[in-house]
Amino acid sequence: MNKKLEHKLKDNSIKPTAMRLLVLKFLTEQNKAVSLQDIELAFERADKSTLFRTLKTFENSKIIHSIEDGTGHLKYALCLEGCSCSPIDLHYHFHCNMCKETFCLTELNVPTIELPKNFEMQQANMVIKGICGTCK
Amino acid sequence: MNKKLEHKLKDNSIKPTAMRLLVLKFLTEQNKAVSLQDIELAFERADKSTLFRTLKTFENSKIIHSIEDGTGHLKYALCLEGCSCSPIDLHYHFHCNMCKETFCLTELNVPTIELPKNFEMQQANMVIKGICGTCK
DNA sequence: AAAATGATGCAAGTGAGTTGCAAAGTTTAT
DNA sequence: ATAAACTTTGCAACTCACTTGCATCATTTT
Ligand SMILES: [Mn+2]
Ligand SMILES: [Mn+2]
Ligand SMILES: [Zn+2]
Ligand SMILES: [Zn+2]
Repeated sequence: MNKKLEHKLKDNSIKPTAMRLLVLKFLTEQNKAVSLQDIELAFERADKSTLFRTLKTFENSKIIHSIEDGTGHLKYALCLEGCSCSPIDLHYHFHCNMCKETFCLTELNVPTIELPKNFEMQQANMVIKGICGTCK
Repeated sequence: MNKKLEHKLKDNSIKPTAMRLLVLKFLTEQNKAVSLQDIELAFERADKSTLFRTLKTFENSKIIHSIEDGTGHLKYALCLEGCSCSPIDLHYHFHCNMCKETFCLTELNVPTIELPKNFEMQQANMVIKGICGTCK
């Protein structure tokens, strides 16, 4: 189990320190996107900046991606296996106005959007807001 | 000309003060979304908090809408005539990684997206990032 | 003319995110 | 094995966009 997480890091040339393994494990256990604060609360002994840098490291290696959901707290979620965070991998996100949680809607990829002439899409931040199934 | 702007405010029960008219005029002159800072620079004599509150007032009345483009500076742009900022009025936004500007892509409305069962969409913040036509 | 209401300007606060730097830990070279 | 080089971590301080409290000024109502 931990071996798998360890390999995930090694495969991305990230040294599997104790802290990083814990954070990665925590991320895999979530079914929603989490903020730096959420992680701080989960690991009270750990320092904010260490966690921050851990997330940036993971994000740079495309192990996780970040979502601006409009709450002012950047959210992070695991990428799917083999994700390169390119347009083809993009999915929508849903932010519930009631429970304030943010989810990846990985079932559905973002379709090709007709951009004006000569515009080139590289990334996207797609956030749908409303009421989630649990709160409805 | 100014009469038209004045009416736009009055129609929304906003008192057309000098400051508000100037800000509204400025917004109508843009072909891109602007930040609070952009407006501060355009009106150096005006106070930031007044401008801030002006924008919030406009936004509440759906004269303008805001866009989180991931730059950390919330952007504002005029709504189209008759916009109610409901799902049916939604459009994509484009943020250029090169010139760092953000545009409303009002030509194209956001299509209905297949949400999971019982999810209800109320608003959205859709930002596509890449290279704009001018920078390409 | 006085009172009530609303807008504005100034200054200070909030808070997520970020950075510098020294200490601790790990890896590599001698 | 030991020293040097490199990496990660923890702490504290900083940045910066945004937000708020409050006194003053302007406008509207009584
Ligand atoms: Mn996602
Ligand atoms: Mn727009
Ligand atoms: Zn919910
Ligand atoms: Zn551009």
